[in-house]
Amino acid sequence: MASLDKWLSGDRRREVPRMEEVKSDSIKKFTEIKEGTIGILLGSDYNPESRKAFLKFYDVKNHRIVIWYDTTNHHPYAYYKGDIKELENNPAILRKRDKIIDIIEEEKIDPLNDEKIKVAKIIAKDPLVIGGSRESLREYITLWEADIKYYANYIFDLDFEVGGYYILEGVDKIPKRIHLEVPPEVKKFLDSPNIDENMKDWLIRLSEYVPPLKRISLDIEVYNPRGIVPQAENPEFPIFMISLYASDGLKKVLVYDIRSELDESTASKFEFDVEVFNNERDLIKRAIEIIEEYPIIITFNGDNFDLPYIRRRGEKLGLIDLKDKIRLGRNDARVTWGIHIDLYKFFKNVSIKNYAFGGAYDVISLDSIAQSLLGKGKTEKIEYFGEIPMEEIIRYSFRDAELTYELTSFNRDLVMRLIIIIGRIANMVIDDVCRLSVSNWIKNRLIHLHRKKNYLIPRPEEIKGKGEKRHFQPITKGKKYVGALVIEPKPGIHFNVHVVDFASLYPSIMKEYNISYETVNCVHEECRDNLVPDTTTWICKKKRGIISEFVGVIRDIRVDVFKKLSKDKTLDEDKREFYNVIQGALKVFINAIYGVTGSDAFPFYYLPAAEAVTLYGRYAINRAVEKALELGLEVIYGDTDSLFIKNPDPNKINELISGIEKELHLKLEVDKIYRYVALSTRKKNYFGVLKDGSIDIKGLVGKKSSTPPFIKNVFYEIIHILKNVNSEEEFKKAVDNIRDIIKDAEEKLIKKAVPPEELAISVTLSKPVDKYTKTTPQHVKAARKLESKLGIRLQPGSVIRIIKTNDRDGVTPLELLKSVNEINSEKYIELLRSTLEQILDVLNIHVDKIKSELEVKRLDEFFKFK
DNA sequence: AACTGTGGCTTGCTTG
DNA sequence: CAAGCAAGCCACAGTT
Repeated sequence: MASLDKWLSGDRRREVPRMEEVKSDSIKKFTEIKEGTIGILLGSDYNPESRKAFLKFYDVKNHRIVIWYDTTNHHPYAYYKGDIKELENNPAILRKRDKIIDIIEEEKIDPLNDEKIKVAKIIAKDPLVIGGSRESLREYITLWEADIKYYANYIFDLDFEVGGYYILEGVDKIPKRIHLEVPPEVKKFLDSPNIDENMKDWLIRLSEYVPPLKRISLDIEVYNPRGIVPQAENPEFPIFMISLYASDGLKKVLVYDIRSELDESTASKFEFDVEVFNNERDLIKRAIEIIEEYPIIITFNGDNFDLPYIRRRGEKLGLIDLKDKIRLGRNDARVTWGIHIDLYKFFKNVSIKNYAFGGAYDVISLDSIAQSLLGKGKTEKIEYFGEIPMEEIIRYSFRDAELTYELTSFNRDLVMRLIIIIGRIANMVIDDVCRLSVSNWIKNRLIHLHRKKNYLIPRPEEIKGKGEKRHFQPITKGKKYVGALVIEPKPGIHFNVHVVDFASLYPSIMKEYNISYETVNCVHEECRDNLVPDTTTWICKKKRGIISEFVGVIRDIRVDVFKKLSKDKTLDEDKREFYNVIQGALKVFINAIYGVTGSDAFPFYYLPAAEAVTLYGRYAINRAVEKALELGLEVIYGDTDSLFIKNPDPNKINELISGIEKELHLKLEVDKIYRYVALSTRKKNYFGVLKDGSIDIKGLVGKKSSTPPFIKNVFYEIIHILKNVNSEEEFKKAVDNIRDIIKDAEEKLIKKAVPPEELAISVTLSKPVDKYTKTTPQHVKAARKLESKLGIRLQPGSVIRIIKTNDRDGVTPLELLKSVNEINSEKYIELLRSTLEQILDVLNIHVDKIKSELEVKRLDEFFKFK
């Protein structure tokens, strides 16, 4: 009990053996610094024993991590706004007196009131004094900047740049930032007159060469009984295989021959090395020995499985120094000698998935991601190792390590470069870049910007305290403020449609109209007349907003420099690809900044600022419509930042673009031209054929991920037919064709000739099953069936496949469907029809409800504009 | 007591 | 982030 009490009391660090006691050779090895070492800053952490922050540099010559410990006597701290004397007598402070180094007065700028203020700075011996435990000061006193990770703070205060080059001149000298020669194509921009100092800094920082990074991927296999998934929290079953694949050509599978199946000839049978062990301990020991030679460790789900499993099994088997090598956090595993990149976390990141990779993969699994990005997947999935020959498992396991590595190496190390570039933009250590979301990346850079301006970072409630008055009721119930404007579509088929849109509208608004939490409803009287249209919200005229400035500069360097460089044909492909990564990474930030400022979880959230952005957006699109009408252009649709203009005079379009640019300082551009667009009465629902014959489908049910494959296929078949229609003749033929397809599909449904998987509706279970209290949607009904009948408990986020049935629930999970006779064919015919109606309606093709006959009305309408 | 029709509401998915 | 769609749930009212 005593030890438990101690644990609960909060000072958990004391439980950990002193680092000096366990300090292995591996750590000493990395803290020796050869004079003149050139390293890239990749990581940072805090050592509770020496009470120092340290930095991890990637030694570009020797390809290893070099660790440099702080020599500047920097300490953790936080700020207090009240009276310093009062603070000194605060009981919480008195209690921690022996752990507080000093309390000093400092001058900071309060960005909300735009004035200099005096604050008390509490300097502590270790970060836990400030925050992170039940006893920490921030639990008792309202402090400022008390929730920034200490090692991040360290980087900000000493102005270190993650991903930047440094020269290390010994343990007692502060690493010095050095710059590689700026490549001529970037220099050209640096010398151009319309580039300011801020942009120059960013250009230099981002365009610096990213060298090939030495790394190794690792994948373990656990010998578990059939049907039991090994748990890292309770590693009962032995590791019997560890596969490794490295950038220097190492390809190796380490095998603990648990079934005594292998002999001397085994190793020669593979195109990679195989080392056989007769116990698990030696296997693990050898794996650690190998990976310690690599500064960067790549895994797929290593945070929650491979690394904790290795560490705990190893410890069980007496490899006690593992706890000094693999550090387990609540939800991560880090290696002390280097950087651990868990690709599962990285690819799961929604910004990476959707913006960086355009949603190319949907399931977050090694197989699915490798399939989409590398064009190759696993050989085949093995559920149970017990009956599989060892040699086959070796191949399987090796393949995993190979794929994991290749996910970092394809497209000229795209992923490694992307990670480093994001680290540079966010000024965040690589370990965190790979594990945290885009809002954290943005937050991190903004904190650093506050530091540079000597701004005291306001607490969220102070920002909120400026007032949260909104000016319009949001369209959707439960939303906090109004969003975008969608123009009522004119239903029908429209030929020769030009789509003009505002180039990154929201970021441009934030930049041009100086939107930031401190500039919207600022403190100055003289700014009160600078109103957001139709509101009483005003915007600062005197000072540049910190968020506005950030989004502005990264937008400008992306559009003006890196986008151009990525398309510059005079550069070699490797460089173009590199600049493409940079502009892509910048895009991730640009696209996310508006979103996070409108999210109340974001520390710089301010509702009127988010509302100001969308209101300017509505104003801009409305002005564009007005202007278009004045010019005699016909606007048939528009959404947020776009106008669909029918059969326009190109000169008028140019007039519109220049007029808007002049009036609003926002850039309009022609985005695409449709051969024809089919609009219905529904917003966000249309399809169109572009000039090059490619097809755009937006919002239609047939495209949704939940739609059964069978219906999807019919839908795409019909789209495909329509795509190729060019004349009235062809149209008639197409209608016949479509009629047959629908008839055929319906017959198949009635005869129950469609395989059940083809009819499965895939729905995400977004909450735990028992959290659906208001209603019980069909997929939840199915999930409950699955749980009661098969004992399978679905996790939130998992996708369940359901079949519409004739029974009382009307639905059953695919797994529980016993016979095709249970399938509710009528429902599927209904679903098929409603799906197809969305396209056929606008074409004036109507499906006869009973006979599945098609009828075409007003054919002439269709070809009116040809 | 069992059915039908309606509208408000929840849920999931997509668009920008 | 909000707007907007489809589908289904569910309470309620009004039949049958």
